[in-house]
Amino acid sequence: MRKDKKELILDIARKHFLQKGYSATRTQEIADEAGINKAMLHYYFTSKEKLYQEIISRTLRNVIPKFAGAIGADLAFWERVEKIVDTYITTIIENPDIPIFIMYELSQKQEHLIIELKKQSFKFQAIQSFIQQMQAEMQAGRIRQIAPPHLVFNILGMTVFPFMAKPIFSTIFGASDETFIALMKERKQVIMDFLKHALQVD
Amino acid sequence: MRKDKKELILDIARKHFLQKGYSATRTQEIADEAGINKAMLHYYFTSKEKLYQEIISRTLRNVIPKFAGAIGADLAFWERVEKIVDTYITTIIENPDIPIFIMYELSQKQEHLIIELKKQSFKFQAIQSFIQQMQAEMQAGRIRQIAPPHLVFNILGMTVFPFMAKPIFSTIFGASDETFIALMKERKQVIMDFLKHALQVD
DNA sequence: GCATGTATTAACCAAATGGTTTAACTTTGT
DNA sequence: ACAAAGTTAAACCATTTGGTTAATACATGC
Repeated sequence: MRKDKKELILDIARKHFLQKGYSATRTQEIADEAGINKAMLHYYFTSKEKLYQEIISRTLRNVIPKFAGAIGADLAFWERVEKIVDTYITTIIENPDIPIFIMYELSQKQEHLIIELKKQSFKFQAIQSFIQQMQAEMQAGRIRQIAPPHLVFNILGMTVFPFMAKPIFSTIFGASDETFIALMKERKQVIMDFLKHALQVD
Repeated sequence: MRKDKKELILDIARKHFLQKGYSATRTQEIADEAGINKAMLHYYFTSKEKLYQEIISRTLRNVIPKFAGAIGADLAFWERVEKIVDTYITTIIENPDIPIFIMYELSQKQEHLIIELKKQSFKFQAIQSFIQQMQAEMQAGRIRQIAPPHLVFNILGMTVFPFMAKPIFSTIFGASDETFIALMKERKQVIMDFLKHALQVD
């Protein structure tokens, strides 16, 4: 029972914090939706700040390994790229609020990310090895020359950006959620095609 | 004198609202930085909400015409793409907070965006005509086939995303602001090359 | 120099918000 | 059945925060 309730609160809190950020989130609303009062919130989590930290910690613990795992995957170059694109799109479809939340909150307080990266003894190695593989592919003449950071930005930009732009996209085109998700699923293939042509050696 | 003071307040308010969002912004802080007290804020702008609306309105009036102008520019295809990429990068370098602000804050209350789009009798036309030009290019066999929304996402994703990812990028790579801006300036060319190869007909 | 509109401050206020205490109620192990 | 531990609610509190008022200073045109 206790665990259920705690998890329920955390779920609701996550929704609020990710969608609205720390300041716009009201503990009272979280309590209401969880069917409890603020005293219970205090009982379980002591303070809004602590609750928030728990949410950040869990969110990053959930998401960083997936992303880092894909980037560091021990695969041939194109399989690896495909895994990255696929992992990002799949993960973000499940938690659409994550990219903006991470980038927004982290544009203000980076400590959270830094702490969590350290906790997980984060592998730069993942990115490093991906960059090395890119360079090896270029050296071998199997893909065109391009500075690695730029290629990383290109891949992630095409993959992640549409999710962040969704509100604007939907507002301007009046597209439904289903339309949007369908489009995002198409993108896996579209992006791979695009990348392969872009990196093709003439 | 009056105008100067008002403009000063607006400048400071913009900084706060764009960086921290509505809820995390304190009117007291704005007042302090402007060297006035809250009564003056009330005197000039009546309320936080009104001040916020003024900031949104000005920000969008500044930025939407630039973006829409580039997208709707009456140019040959590749010149147009180059203008888009260039305009976005230049504009965002000047106001780095804009992308996240628009996508985060405005994703919650879209009314602001919608109202401003209407005020400016926003030209879907711009995007429509760009899409038509893309289709014409494909028809003529001058660029590869790709669904227009995907190409738009690809262009804007590569262009805009890196700015939003800057905090993460800097945290992970420990890059300085200058390094980052230099990288972004390089990107104009990199993105154009990338696009040209990606859309090249075999 | 004075009347009139403008600018500014100090003090104050009400609502919102996060947090806490106390006492009662429920569950659980023995 | 009962003590101990865990859970819950009602009432309460302190602080923060946006907003307001009323009196005063300042500038400006006549």
